[in-house]
Amino acid sequence: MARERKIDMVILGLLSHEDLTGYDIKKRIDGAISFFWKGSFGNIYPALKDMEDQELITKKDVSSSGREKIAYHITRRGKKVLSGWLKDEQAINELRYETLLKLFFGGVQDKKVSLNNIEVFEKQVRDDLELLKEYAKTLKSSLDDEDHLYFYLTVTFGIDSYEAYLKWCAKAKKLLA
Amino acid sequence: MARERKIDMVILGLLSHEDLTGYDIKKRIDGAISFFWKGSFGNIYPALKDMEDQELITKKDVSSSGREKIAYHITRRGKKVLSGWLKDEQAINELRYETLLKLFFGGVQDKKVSLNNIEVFEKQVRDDLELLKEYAKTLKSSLDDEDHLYFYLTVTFGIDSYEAYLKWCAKAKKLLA
DNA sequence: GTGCTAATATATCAAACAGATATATCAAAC
DNA sequence: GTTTGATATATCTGTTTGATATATTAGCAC
Repeated sequence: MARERKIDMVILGLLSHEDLTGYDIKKRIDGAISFFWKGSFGNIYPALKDMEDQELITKKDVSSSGREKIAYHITRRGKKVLSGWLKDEQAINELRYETLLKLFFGGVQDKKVSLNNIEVFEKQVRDDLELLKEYAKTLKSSLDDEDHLYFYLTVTFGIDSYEAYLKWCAKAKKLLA
Repeated sequence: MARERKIDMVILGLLSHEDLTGYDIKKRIDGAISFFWKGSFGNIYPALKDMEDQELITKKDVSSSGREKIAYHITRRGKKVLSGWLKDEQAINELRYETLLKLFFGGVQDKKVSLNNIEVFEKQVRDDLELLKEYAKTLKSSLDDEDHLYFYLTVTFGIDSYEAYLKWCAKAKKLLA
């Protein structure tokens, strides 16, 4: 019935390290996590409210002067929920690649269109790969820090798959030409 | 503002080959396309209605006896919309991997939990890879058929990335052990 | 031929999510 | 001083998912 709201776990995971505001949470997600998971204000703020009601997190007014600012802190109950989710083997892994969708229907058009679509994709992948490699370089020097290790693992996942994408691009272009 | 509804393009793409009912469309998506794009009755049926209003498709009652059955046919206008989308370089490619999310927050738990999550992922990838390879084998013998060629390209994308996933799994397990 | 099950076929609903927008404050550049 | 960009909260519309509801039909067992 009610599907498990995954953004809750992202928020709990982030709060297990430090207290954060909704805005902070959005920034964290946009940074390291966005490669494999996204978040928006439209689901972060409602989730914070709900989870406070469920006592998974507590709020703390940290406004300075006129600016409203609410930081959230994870509770023992929240930690238990996070831990339960981590231990649950079930995981939904989904790809949603519009480029592949366009390629699948490529027969409708001239081959040039598909070739172009692949080239645009290739460029995007190349740029993202460079960013990921920079991340990896920084992280590799501090793998003894456990949190860095886990971050590093997700980054290498990105690097390895993006490199596979690039090889595929070359093959695909050849097959289409 | 109003984001482009992608399911429309999936439907138009499928209808550009043959007339189909909503149910047929769902089956087609669940089959070859679901690896990189999903669809549900909850968006297929409303999309069919909307697109009929916009005259991108026309409906045809093909009921036999008591069972209601409505097949849809793409119009010239529909073909133009499909073609415009294919030519548009913009494409949103998103990964949404809960396994990576769990791994990212792995530091909260014992390493065993993360190792197990990777192993579960590995098994799933291995199974899916086998399926994709079977697809590829069948398709490879008929690449002169243009539609098969495009299908084959998307399948090899899956194979290449899944093989990269498996290599990463081995490395990741070693790093965690 | 009767009953069971799975597949076919339509459709709607609630919840989750994305992306845009609204509002307002603050810091820093110019 | 004012403009710009970052900070911070929050809501809204539209899209999508997953579950559910309803009913028919085909195949198979008994």
